[in-house]
Order: sequence, then structure tokens, then C-alpha cells
Amino acid sequence: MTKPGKRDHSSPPREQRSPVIFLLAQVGAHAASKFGERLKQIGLSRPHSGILWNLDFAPSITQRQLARLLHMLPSRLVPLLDDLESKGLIERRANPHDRRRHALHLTNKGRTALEQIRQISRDHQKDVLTALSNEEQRTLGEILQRLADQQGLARGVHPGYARLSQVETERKD
Amino acid sequence: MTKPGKRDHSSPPREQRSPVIFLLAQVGAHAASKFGERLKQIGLSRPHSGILWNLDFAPSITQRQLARLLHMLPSRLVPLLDDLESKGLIERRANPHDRRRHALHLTNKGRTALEQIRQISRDHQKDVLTALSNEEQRTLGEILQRLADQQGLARGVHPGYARLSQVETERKD
DNA sequence: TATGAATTATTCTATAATGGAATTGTAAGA
DNA sequence: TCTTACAATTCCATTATAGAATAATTCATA
Repeated sequence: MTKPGKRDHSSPPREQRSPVIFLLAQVGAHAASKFGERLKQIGLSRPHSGILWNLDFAPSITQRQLARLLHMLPSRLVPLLDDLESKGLIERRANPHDRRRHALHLTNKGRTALEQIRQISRDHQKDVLTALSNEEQRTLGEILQRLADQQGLARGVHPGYARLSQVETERKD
Repeated sequence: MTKPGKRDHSSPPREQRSPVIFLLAQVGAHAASKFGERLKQIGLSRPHSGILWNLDFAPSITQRQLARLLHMLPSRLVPLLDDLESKGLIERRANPHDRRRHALHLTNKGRTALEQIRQISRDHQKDVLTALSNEEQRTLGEILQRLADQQGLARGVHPGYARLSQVETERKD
């Protein structure tokens, strides 16, 4: 039945190597997804962690600047900040020079949470990269950093922050 | 003002190297997103392309099997298949042995579309990996394939297919 | 072969996420 | 003082999504 010269469909040839670009997206999405899973244990989503991470590097930033940095609409950032503030991880401080603006700051509790996030990230990395030698891990990191830089990606800013919050926020009833 | 021993917050030290696991997720998401952009030129989303891709390897598969393969709810797969069918890229053939099941097949037009997708993917890969030598590209591919295999990721199945369709489906009015 | 359980595809529905348009309060310039 | 610009927030309409319900069919077995 199967004509020669055509692909043999009778036994799906699943062994093909995927294109590098596909592997990159596939493994990256897997890593992100698993990281999100781990974050649930401390009641946060990936966007939340991205905010804390960036707030540590850019304290006193305004909401608009942060939204711009994370490529996120202000209207989407607000509820995420509300979450973090209600958990006591950040505070919106009044700006004495311009009362329209809020200066965002990590609280001590927020810094502790960030330490937890870093530990979770380390554990996660260890698990995901377990198939690689230390040397290979270094190589991978060096290559990826080069790609990120050449593609104009800002350090610490995940494109996925721009969508999906995804954390079962505890019902406030 | 700045106390030694503490991090200097006055000029955000954006130069830190990101953790490898973060780079992986970041660059991967970037690659996926850019690929999605390119797919718009042929009116398809990434899940659509994933379906076509997998249908080529597993012709005559049922919808349930496909949904399971792509880690997607059947109720989400149905409208995606509707899109592809209305564009004439796939067909749902009647299964003579079990009239509950549909056997999914690419049409010739669907195969042509898949060829376009492959070309788009090649162009995309070339652009994203332009900072790397051929040797480095091979190394990256080898490393990523090892990670994918060790993490139990099926070839050709992107975890992100499970959500987001994201294509301006033309209004059917 | 009749009857009930299981299976496939589909549709329905309630909830949630999202982008963009108001809205409110404040600042700055003419 | 007006008027315009801007920051944060709220509102709203649209879309996406998971999961339940439905309809048609097959299967198991009494």
C-alpha cells in the first residue's frame, strides 16, 4: 500500500532530532512551567517572583517604570502589586516630590521571600540540568547569555511575565 | 553614603549574569514568541502548527489521542481542529470500524502549509542563533536534546501548546 | 439480544485573564 | 487660573479556559 519514495507512515518515525530552535522553546517552556510549580509552595506566581527580583535591583522604581521594564500593562501590574503588598512583601511608599507616584520597595519579609525564591531556583536548576556535567552547564550558560544579549533581552526580564499570573490566590472571603 | 559590604543600590548593577535556568526559560520564551509572530503571516498559531506537525508523524490519529499527545483538553482541541479544517488543511475522516472516532489527516494543502511552517522555522532559527558558530549551534542542539530526553519531553510536543491559541481568527460574519 | 457502562467528539457554561478605555488625583506650563 | 500631561487605578467588553453535560456509538455480559 505504501508507495516507495513517499514517507512511510505505517510506523511513525519519532526518532528524528528536533530543530535546535524548537528544543530551545520546548526545554525553556518546560523549565518555566516547572519553576512555576515550585513557586506555588510559597503562594507566588512567576510574574510575582519577577517583580520581587527586579525590585531588588531597582528599588524605589515607580509602577509605570516597572510595568515598562517587564513589558506589562499598568492595569495588569496593579493587581500583582496588590497581591505582594497584601502579603507584606513590598510596600508602596509615598513620593514626597510627586504625590502621583509610588516608590516601590521590598520589605524585609519581601527580601526573605526573595531568598526563598533564589533557593527554589537553585534547586530547580540542579534538577533540570542534572544530565549535564559542570563543564557543559557552563558552556550552556555562556551560549545562552550570548543569545540573550544578541537578541536584546534584558537581564532578569522573562518575556512570559507579560501574560499569565497563574497562582491560586487564596480566597479573601 | 553607601555602606561597604551591602549591595550598592545607587546604580543598579544590571551586569550580573543570570542563572542558567533563567536564561533557558527566557531565551526559550523569546524564541517561541517570535516564532508565533512569524506564524501570523500564514494565519496560524503555535498550537495550530504543532497539530499539523504531529499529524504528519501520526496520520489517522484520533482526536482523543492527539489531545493526550499534546497535553491538551479535548474541548480545547476541537476548535483548533475546526480552524484547520475550515482552512482546508486537515480533514476528519470517518472511521469505518468505529463511528465515534474521527481519523485525522493532513490534506495536500495542509502538507503545503507544513512546508511553509518548516521554512519559517528555518528562517527563525537562523535569526535567533545568528550569534553562534555552526559548531556552537551543534553543541547547543546536542545539549538541549539531552536535557529534553532526560526530562521526559516528547519530541515535537511543546508544553506551551496546552494553552494560548493567539491568532486573530478572521471573523466569520 | 437487551441493558448498562464506557468511550468519542462536541457543546455548554461559569470563571478567569486580558487589553484598552475611562477615572481620579496631582503636577507643570502658559 | 486654565489647560495639558501624567501616574495609578478602576472599569468594561472580549476572549480563553477548564470542566461538566450531552449525544452518538461501542462494548461487556447476563
